[in-house]
Amino acid sequence: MNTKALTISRKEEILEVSARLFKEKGYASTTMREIAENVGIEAASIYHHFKGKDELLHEICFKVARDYTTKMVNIESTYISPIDKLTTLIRFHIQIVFDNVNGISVTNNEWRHLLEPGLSEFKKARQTYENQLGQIINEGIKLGVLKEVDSTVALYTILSSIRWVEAWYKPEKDIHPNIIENNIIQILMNGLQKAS
Amino acid sequence: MNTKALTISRKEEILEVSARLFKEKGYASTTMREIAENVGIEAASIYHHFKGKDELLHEICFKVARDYTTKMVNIESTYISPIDKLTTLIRFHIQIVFDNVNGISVTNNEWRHLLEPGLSEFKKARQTYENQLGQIINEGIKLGVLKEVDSTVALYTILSSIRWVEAWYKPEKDIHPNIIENNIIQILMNGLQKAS
DNA sequence: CCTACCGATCGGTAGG
DNA sequence: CCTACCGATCGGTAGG
Repeated sequence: MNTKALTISRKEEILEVSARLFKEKGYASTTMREIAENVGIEAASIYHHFKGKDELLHEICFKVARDYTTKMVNIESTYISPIDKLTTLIRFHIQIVFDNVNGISVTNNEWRHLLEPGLSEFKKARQTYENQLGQIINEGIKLGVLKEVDSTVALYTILSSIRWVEAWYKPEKDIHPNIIENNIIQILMNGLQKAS
Repeated sequence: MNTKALTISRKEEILEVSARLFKEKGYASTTMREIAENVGIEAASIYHHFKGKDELLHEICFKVARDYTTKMVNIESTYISPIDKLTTLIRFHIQIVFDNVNGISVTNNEWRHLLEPGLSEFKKARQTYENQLGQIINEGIKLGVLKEVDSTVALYTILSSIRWVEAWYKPEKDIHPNIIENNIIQILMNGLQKAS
């Protein structure tokens, strides 16, 4: 019987524990011994699955980066309006936070500990993503469907609002993800859209 | 001749260097030897001015916390409308970022490395600040001057947008602080205010 | 503010 | 996946 689909591999388990601990204590303050202890193995055993501590961070951050890039490529290839593109991206961006709170948190807060050449690659991917989002905003302004705001400020106001949901969202707080999503969309899009 | 007002004390110099390095590399990854080297003294000499590394972080974070608390107390004691309170606080919040980029960045990103009892004190102060800002938003909704959004989501959308200006603002980018301030105000307040 | 130094901890390796 | 271990580094101290 194939149990691969049902059980989580040790490698994935190490990654999940790492993401949780990196989020709680930060990358630099988390030790290989702590990760091992939380998995239930010895520190040396982690090195059978990963080259080193830096590879753990790399895997976490680049999984998130790939998710964003994939979604952006998909959106870019459609012919929907800038408003719909923006709304879709914001919704996706928020959903990804709920799907992978630890991974997003680590990516937001610990990416600078990535080693080269990963660090440069990560920064480049993020820059590309931000440029593309900026383009959508500029298009919206040019078409007259968005207010004539500074597109850089608009870009980072959107990104900050959604990137940092991770920092305050607590499942026990009893705000449903849908409510968060709808309200952020409402506030940002009302703030940006031109009254018609 | 009194040169105190003109020269920066060694103690302040150590704090400024610490804030810069904590921002660049993170608290845990910054060593006392690095701080000392950037000041131009030996590591052991820092201990003449500060009890330890943790005190450096404490001083940085609590200076920022005091700034916020002071401003909130001042605003609370006025009788201006919720809209004006919000606008004033947002403007202040953004200005403080430009005044003290390193300190704000360290406070945003490294506060969790504070030691007890400082950690609890810091979290309590932040919670109080957020509650008061939330109250202003609730008041605005009740008075019918703000849209009926979820006040928690509105609170953190505002806070994220302004807290993280620090993360993307670069003086060389040539966007004037005033433009950033006006645009964020425009986006957030247009998104939140009820059309009259 | 410096020289000299220490105890603890950490990432990682050898070898099985 | 474990036992045994190492070299390096770090925060901090003693004493001047």
